Amino acid sequence: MEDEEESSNGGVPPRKKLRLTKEQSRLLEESFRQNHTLNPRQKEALAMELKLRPRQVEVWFQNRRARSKLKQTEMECEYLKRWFGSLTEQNRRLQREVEELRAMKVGPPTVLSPHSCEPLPASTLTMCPRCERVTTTATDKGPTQITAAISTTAATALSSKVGTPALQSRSSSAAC
DNA sequence: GACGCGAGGCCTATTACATCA
DNA sequence: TCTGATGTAATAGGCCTCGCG
Repeated sequence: MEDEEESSNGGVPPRKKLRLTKEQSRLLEESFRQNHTLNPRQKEALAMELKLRPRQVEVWFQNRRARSKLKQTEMECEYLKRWFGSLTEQNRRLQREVEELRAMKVGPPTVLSPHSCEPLPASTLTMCPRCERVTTTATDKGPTQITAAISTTAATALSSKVGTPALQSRSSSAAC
């Protein structure tokens, strides 16, 4: 493109835009399915086969990677939205349940300590997001910490479903 | 071995053109 | 024919890695 003749508008050539043929797109897609990146030799060979410049093949792969990443992000976003909806619903149900229990004027359930076999107050109990065991260590967690714990659990669950390395690495950094 | 430098590749944001409703 | 929306090729700039002196 850059070696084409310049136009009359101040020496700046109008940017022409190539439209790939269906066959070219098909071959590029096929190649992308096999490998999301190309080494210089593969790029050269593919460009030759498609009668394109190596730079055009490179740009196509860059844009293609960006498109698939965008698609993946959109899917994750949809999943998180649905999950948020179900968590909200679950939260509503649990709050209703609490209200009902309060209305019944039933005291908190007595839980015995696994260590001393003495009763523990329910307010000191919390669920570990990783091992899903009840612990008694985090009695004074504020809302921020609790939200962080929930987010970590969410990220873990999402990454296990979607399989995103970034999310997995982020979630694995949370301490148990 | 540490450091600076340039080349090359990738990513991201953006631009600009082609096409279509 | 005009126009706005959409898709996508192409560009620009920044970051990272690698090889070399």
